[in-house]
Amino acid sequence: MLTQKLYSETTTMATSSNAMSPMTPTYSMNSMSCVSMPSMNCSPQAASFGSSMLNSGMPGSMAMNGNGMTSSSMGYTTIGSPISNMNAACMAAPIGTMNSYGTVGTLGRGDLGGGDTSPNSALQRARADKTYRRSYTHAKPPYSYISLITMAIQNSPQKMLTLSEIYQFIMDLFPFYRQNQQRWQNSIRHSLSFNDCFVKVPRTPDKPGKGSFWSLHPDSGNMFENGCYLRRQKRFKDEKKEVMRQSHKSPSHSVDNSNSSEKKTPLQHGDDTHKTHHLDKNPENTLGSMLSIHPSKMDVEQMNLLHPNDLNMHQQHHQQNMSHEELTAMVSRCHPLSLSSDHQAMLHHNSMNHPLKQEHTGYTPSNHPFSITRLLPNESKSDIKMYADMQYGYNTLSPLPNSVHSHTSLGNDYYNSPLLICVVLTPIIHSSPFTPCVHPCPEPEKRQFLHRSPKPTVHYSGIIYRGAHFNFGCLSALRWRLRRGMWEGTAGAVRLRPPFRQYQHQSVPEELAVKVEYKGAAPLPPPPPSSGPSVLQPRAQPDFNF
DNA sequence: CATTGTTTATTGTGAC
DNA sequence: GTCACAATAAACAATG
Repeated sequence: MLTQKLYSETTTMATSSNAMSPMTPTYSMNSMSCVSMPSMNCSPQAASFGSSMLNSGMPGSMAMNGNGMTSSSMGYTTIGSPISNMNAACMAAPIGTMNSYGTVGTLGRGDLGGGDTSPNSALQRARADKTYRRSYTHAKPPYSYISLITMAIQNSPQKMLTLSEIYQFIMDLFPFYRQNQQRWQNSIRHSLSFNDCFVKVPRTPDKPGKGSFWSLHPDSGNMFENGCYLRRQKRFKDEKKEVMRQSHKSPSHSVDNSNSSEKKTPLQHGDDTHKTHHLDKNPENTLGSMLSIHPSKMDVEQMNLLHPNDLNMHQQHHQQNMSHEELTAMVSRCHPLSLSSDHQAMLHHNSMNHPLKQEHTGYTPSNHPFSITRLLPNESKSDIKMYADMQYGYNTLSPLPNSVHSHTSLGNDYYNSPLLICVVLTPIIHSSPFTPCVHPCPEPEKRQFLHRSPKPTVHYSGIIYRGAHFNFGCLSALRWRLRRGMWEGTAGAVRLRPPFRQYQHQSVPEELAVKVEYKGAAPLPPPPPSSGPSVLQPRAQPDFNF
């Protein structure tokens, strides 16, 4: 729900879209902007993501973070990095759209301290500006910080990154995080320290520098159910650390209370979950200490838990300064994405009794719509670009040949393969007399009606898998978009499934989720401009102000 | 001194 | 309502 709200938008067309022909290959979401609806904006970051982005010289400077570190020097893969797409993206983004959003009141809890942030006042200010909208650039990714960190680490060749590299990865992949860095980077640091799933790997003398490497706990590989990185199914807790916490919290208590079923008050919970790093002040808070003991004190079982073949290596690291490469190789082997067969068997065995045991629900870690693997390289490099493209709105889901998109490695398979679009609609009630309708209906009369509706209306927010995020006031808007070549093929390529077909031209009951299936053959590029308006050929876009 | 890392506290949200 | 998870802020220490 939150995600849907954050990614909600309307199809209001920005003025600048007139200058950018919808018929051009770059046309799609860049000419659409989001209306920040009071009931939808849940992110304080999102609200402050306005003009500073455009004014900060982003295209020339964004590839370097505060540490002066470029992604090219980073440990993670930067194939198809969104950075390379940023210039055109920022240029293509409607400036009025982006600037305007910064004037809209913040509704998140983080910024409640100053100003009138009530929805009404935000709406009033926005109306005063006549630019009450936002672009995808402002959208906060649906992933938690833990997910983002996990993405970064898993995407690194050696399955571990420094803090600054994690920062850079996130900023490269998600333009949203190029703003308010102090805020979210603090959260990143907190997440790294707080969550047992992240473990520090100390630097070795041959790799001097500040800060440790951060890796994933070998047993944390199934935190995200079925590969969906939106929310963890269960917090990963290092049992050994948990024991140490318990014993440290209550020295007089028996150590073995890990299965205590006593109820915790919220305060107690807070204590329990936050006073969890007494060990971390020790140098053992490293890869070795993920087992909560010094490696030299590990027993055979614990070491084998790390990796059966790494027992000697791990001891050597601490006793004989094992090389960094050896250590990282060990970490890599421990990592779920690069498990050796024996380790996989071991984890499989562990998973049988592990609290994060994965249940079969039809999704695998690689095919879930919000799977990390859809963002990261290998099978979904194109998705990285697609996400970034859509963040900046200069790409399109239309099945254009690669040549008109980019020189980067967008595979034909992506555009040619059948695409299942799943739209989950959630209602948003608007009491405004001006309905921020998402339906830029070609008929002016109807548009007028929709935008001047004096009655409270129901608005629907939608998420479309494959990374595209839309709102829909009604399904006809969806079809309208499809007819205009925003998505694959033509209107005929979209088929509304029963029983949703009846809602084709009306608002959909809120309890219904709508699935739209595209079964396309080789996609067609949008038709060239021709004389005479047509529903299949977009006309100049109106500028809808609310 | 800037960055990195730890800890505490508060608040919000969703599942149950 | 309770609980777990997450986001955020802030203070502080450690480190290069």
